[in-house]
Amino acid sequence: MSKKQNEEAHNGGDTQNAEITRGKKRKRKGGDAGVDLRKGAGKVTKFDDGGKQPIEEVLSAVPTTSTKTPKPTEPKSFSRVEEGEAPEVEQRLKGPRPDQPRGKYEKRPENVRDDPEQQREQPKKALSRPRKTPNGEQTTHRSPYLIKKRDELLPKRKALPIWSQADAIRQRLRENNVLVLTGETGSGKSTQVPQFLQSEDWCTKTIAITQPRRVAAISLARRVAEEMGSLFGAQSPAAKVGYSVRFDNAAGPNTKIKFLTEGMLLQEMLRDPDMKQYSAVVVDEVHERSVNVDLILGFLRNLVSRIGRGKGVRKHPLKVVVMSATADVEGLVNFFAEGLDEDLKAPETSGGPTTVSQAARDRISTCFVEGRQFPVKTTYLPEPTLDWVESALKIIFQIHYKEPLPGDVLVFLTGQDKIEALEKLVNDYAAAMDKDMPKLLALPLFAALPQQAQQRIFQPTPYRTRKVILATNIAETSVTVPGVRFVVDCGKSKIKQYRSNLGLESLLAKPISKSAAIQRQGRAGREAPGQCYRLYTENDFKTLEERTMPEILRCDLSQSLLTMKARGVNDVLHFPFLDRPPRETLGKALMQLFHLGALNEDGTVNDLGIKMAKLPVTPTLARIIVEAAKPEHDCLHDVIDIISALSTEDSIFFNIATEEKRERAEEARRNLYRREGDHMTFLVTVQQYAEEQTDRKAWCERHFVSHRAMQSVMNIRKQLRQQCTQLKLLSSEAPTSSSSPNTDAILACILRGFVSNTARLCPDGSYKTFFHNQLVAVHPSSVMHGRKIKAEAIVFSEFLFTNKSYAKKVSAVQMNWVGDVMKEVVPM
DNA sequence: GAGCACTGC
Repeated sequence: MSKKQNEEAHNGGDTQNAEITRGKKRKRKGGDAGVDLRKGAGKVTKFDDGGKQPIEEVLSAVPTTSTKTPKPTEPKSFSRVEEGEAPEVEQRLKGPRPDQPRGKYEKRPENVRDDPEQQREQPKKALSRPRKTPNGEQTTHRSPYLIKKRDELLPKRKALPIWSQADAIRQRLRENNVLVLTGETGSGKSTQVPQFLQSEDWCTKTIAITQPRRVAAISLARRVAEEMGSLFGAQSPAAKVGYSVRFDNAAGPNTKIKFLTEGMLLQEMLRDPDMKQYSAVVVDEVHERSVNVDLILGFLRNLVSRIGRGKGVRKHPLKVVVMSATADVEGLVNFFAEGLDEDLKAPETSGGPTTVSQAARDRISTCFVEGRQFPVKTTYLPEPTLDWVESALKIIFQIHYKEPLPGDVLVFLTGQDKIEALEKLVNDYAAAMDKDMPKLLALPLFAALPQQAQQRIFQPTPYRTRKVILATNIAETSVTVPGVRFVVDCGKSKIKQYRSNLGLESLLAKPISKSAAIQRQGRAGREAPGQCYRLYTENDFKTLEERTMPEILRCDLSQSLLTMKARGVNDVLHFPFLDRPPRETLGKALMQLFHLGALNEDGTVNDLGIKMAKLPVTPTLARIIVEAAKPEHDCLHDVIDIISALSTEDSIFFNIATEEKRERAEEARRNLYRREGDHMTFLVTVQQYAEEQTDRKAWCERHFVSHRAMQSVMNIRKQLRQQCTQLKLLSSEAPTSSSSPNTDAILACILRGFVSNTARLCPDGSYKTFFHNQLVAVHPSSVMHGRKIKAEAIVFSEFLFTNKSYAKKVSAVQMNWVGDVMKEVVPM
């Protein structure tokens, strides 16, 4: 079996590529879309549960009667433009109240990931009105506008399911220090719980509330400020509500409620391990189980149990609220109760068999709040399909022909390739539809899509049109698509898996979990009763894993372990993990940190490691930064430029679709490319971009460079310069002279971080890694790809497995340099 | 000459 086939078998017969090609051919050959679709329509008819019209009939002769309900659809989006709430808040509340239509803000595309520039602007806009008080005073939360807004919002708050539980929640937190709150979608927990708590006697300081995503943190802060009739952000010292996300800290001295991203709270924990500035920490969206949330929960468990033992320095004990949408209450209660139990045990017995005492369990409060969600009818495929792109296509048209407007369709697919394939098919077949039919508008949605294209899903639907949103996982949690009544779920998603034995990550399409399937299904019932079509059988559903494997079990842990070590958790093997990662993964991460020089012989963290932990990059990149600051290299400014380019998520040199354009791009980029490799190419690109003072956007267009990526690079560069100055690695934030870069020094530093990512040239022209003797190919996106004269050795900063092992972001190095670094790392 | 889901400091 070839590697490729092996992968496919692994993915559960994922043969879409072949199928798509076939579809394209058919289209070319036949020309008549309707005819083609009928050929393979057998499967879909079985979807019909009530003797409804099979798709082939629908498509071959569309009687106008089959479109019975489509009354001239008033463009629904206009009809709802009256009242409402900020979309991001809706997004958090997960599910509109039946009595409240979605509002005008809903059309604003803010719940798609914003770029940092935009995010900085938003709070200012929100503040501009109250600031303009007649007497021009530096306004306060007493502004009439704010008060009016607050009073307007109060009835809506009272209508939330969680409102009636306010007293119960307060009471339980008076009794105990930990509360596990399960709130279904639409319960209002994220906005209300901090407000319920802020007037409590024990609440003398700030309440922190964490969110997995930046947009959520900012928009929730804005919403809660409105509800409280307060300003928000750092602009006014009077603001009671603030937020803190990367690149944007907007918390003032009087901030009572502070929304922050999980990563930000972890960074704060490094500086203030006892969390002295907080009276309570609310951890929201725990069910998403990000690595960061698992770390936070572990730290908090240690903190509450230590304080429970009476060793805390606080006047009031820290209160912890853990909020989750799904009901793994038992697990969370046991987790915290176990911590209280361990306080009573001798240290050596901790981590032993986990029988949790009832006394400890009684000290953890629980609370359940129902949500608001419309019923969703679920239909399964009667038998499995190998080609769910085609199945999805049929279902889309079946819905379109059978179901009245309004009601958009949301299709969950695995990735960009499938989305684009299906988009084309939908457009092709839609073009062949009867003219009397309402139109279909296919809209792709994935993170790599440019902002503007993403925002199209929020634009009003044109007259007599049904939107079909073709989305990745992004629509499962991060983006709420309005207007959806039908969900089509392919049952798969791409999952990142870390292979600790090889030290590389791979991305494979795998079956989703039951909880993810339910989450997807729920997307159909947010505005009205909906329907969900699963492109797999009911039996398949039963065999799915109960829940998605937490990220901490599938990723490289070196960064997490460094954070733990830097926060004083030395014995990471006995850290209270909600799910304990495999021992090999932990061991591998410890070895890596040791090789990077962040740990002492005995495994304790050293000064270097503490510095590395405070830098917002992976330990490897942090090590390179620290190395570059050494006087013998003295190239930190240049290295920061390169690291900024390496750590931005979207690629600077984007891919170009057409052959002809590609040639022009290569030509335009030629003066940026460096023969030393990709890292020096990044350096030149960043520096030339930074030097461009007049029109950076035009510069990017001229050089076929992504402007969005470069803006992000500049943000990271600025932050790294600041932090390196604070850590005394850098004497001034701006480089003093602009001498030409010292390539050898820079590559030596990169080598120090990426020792294990090195390969030597073999006689047959291939590369094999020094450590594992594994064959790697230079990725075609590298400037080093296809060189006639090959370097004797390479270092690469990405190692990717798809159908073979690829080295991405590659630089040429000399054999003896690698030897020198290896001697330092693994002394013989 | 390949192809990358989604977050976050």
